[in-house]
Amino acid sequence: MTSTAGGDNQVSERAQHFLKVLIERYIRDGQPVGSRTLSKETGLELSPATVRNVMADLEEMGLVSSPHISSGRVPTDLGYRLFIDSLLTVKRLAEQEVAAMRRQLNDLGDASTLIERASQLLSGVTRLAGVVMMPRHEHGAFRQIEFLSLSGGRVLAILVTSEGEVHNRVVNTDRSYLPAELEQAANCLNAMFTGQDLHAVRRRLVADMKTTREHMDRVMLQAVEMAQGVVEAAEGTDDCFIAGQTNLMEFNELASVERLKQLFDAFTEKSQILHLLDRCIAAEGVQIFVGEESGYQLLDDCSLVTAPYGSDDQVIGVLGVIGPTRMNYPRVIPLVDMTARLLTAALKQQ
Amino acid sequence: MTSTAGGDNQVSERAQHFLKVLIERYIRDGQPVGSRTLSKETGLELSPATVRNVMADLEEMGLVSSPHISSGRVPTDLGYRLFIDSLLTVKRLAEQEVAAMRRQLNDLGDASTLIERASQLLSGVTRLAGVVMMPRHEHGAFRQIEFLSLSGGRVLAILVTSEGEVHNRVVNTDRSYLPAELEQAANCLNAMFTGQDLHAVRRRLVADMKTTREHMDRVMLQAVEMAQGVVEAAEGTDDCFIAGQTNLMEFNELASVERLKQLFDAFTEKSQILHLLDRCIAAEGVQIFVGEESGYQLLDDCSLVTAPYGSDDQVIGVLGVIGPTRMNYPRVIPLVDMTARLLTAALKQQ
DNA sequence: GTTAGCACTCGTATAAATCGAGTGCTAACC
DNA sequence: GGTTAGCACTCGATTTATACGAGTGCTAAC
Repeated sequence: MTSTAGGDNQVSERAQHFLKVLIERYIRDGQPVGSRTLSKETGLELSPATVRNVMADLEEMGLVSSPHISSGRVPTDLGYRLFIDSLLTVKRLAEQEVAAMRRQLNDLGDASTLIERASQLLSGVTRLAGVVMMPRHEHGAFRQIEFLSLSGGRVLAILVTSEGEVHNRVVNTDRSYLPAELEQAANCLNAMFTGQDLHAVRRRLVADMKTTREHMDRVMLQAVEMAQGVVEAAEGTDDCFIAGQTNLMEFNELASVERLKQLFDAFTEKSQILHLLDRCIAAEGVQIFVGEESGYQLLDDCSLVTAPYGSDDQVIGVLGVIGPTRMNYPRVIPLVDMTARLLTAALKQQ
Repeated sequence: MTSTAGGDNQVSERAQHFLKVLIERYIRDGQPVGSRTLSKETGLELSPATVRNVMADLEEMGLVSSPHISSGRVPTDLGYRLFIDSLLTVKRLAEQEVAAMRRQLNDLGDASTLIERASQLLSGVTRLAGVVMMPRHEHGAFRQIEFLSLSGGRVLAILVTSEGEVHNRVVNTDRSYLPAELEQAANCLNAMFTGQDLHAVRRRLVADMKTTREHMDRVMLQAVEMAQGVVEAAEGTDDCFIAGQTNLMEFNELASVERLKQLFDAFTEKSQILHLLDRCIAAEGVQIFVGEESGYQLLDDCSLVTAPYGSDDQVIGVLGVIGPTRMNYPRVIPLVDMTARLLTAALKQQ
């Protein structure tokens, strides 16, 4: 397992060190790194010519490439991958930095504002685009439902979950109902469902609709229908907050207007981003997609660094940042990780 | 009032016609318009040389300018202003077009989704950025308030307005309250305020806090405080929806990345946009700011076309589009106008 | 294994030349 | 008087030529 230089498929210790220095340098100033520069930077006393030999090896293995034949080397996706998996030394965050971050997530009662703030926090500290997925499923349990009749036979259904989230939906009904009728229906539903998981509630509601249709009275039937609507709304909040999109405009590797338009369109559309985040929900800790690894052409020259967050030992969502492949991983990774921890803590103390 | 050519300060009929044709042409293809082109376009049988004379007059009056000494003419802000005020012929919208628009605003119970859709509609039909201000003040009247105790002494306050809007806020309290206490307090507040204007309610709450502090029991005091919180939240929803921002990336007059960043930052910040919209709320119908007229440096090369919308004869908000000064006014103006009418109608039938 | 030397590549920067759309002006025309 | 043809001129955009330099690969010597 030790190594002299020139192993065929194995990357020698020295070559790895060179790759590390190269990437760190490239991350710093975005220019292709030449042999002269690198020979000064490694610490080892080696001439540019030697460095060139090593670089040629690295290139052969697909870890670096040169934009043109006579230009320095640039890391490839694969190079970044090796760097991230085994070369990179994450810097611990300064105590006061963590404190500053914690302060930004403090005292924000509502879960959804908390999540919004988290995405702003992410984009602020990393200078990239921050994204936080809304808690997936598990919106907690049914707590209370209420109906208020509006004009024109429409009814406002309000659902409160055990997490303190409030969902509402306006439902068109075929006739208008008396407040007393609605109140009674609500009481009935509350008695049946309070404390139960939203998922279960929805299943039950759907089942009720089918099986006991003929036994229910008009009002109750309508009530079940309305409840179904608002529960679906509560569960289906498949959404995410994205902040700091404009940070991406600062990077000249993304500076073409067409490129930016693609990205921004994806940000407003959100569904692709959500899919991608969804794939990270199972990961243990920080997960990284470099460049084309994501499989989305859209993010070809971007990387995604994510971490799951939860509330009680249970993962309920994913957050992360999107930026150019050339991002400061050693700094971004602990920042994303810490944000996930802080958000988890903040949600727990609710 | 009739005119031969060359009036000193007065713009001759013919010059106005030329200006009109020039602007229409410029709007179409974005290139400075030369004398040769224009002489073919006017319909009149005039040589380029004659056209040049007229152009010189227009330039003297500040209605057009040439980017370089040997390039065609481009309208100035002032030129656009004259065009808009007295030259432009708005095209009536096709019946089916209106129908298609109406369809997009149909059947969307909730007021705030309706408004979101309106901004999407605007951006879709104009291919510019659409913006709709949330209804200003006048969120309707107090309808019902409710308190639910959460863990850790926090209370969830829910307010429903007569418009069917639901606002909620989590409030930290000093001790935990029994459901019965909270219910009683809510009943009390409901009895006092139901049907009253939110403004009045807030004033009353603030007054109560001050004057009768010592006569109120603990629970009631806390309830008033919480109510105040949620009413403020309801009134203070000073927000707007912006859609189709990425449309602006299509215009090469805005295509520099720095320029776009400024704009997009303003869109996420929103406060400047809101101020600007706010100034249009008093206007009768469609209002237009061309270029620097807005007074916001940010929008120097952009125009803003707005129209107020209302619910019952009463203006409650403003909507509009933002795009480059070179936008298709004859088409955009009726589109904005129509969207305002449709939104007004859709809100009324709620 | 390391290194100096050298020919070679190729993007970038600079300068010169060319092109052409469009101008202003003048003098002739109706 | 307004209108027009003619002409010299301007100036951005495009092309071409040239030079520069950072960096490479390769070879031969250490």
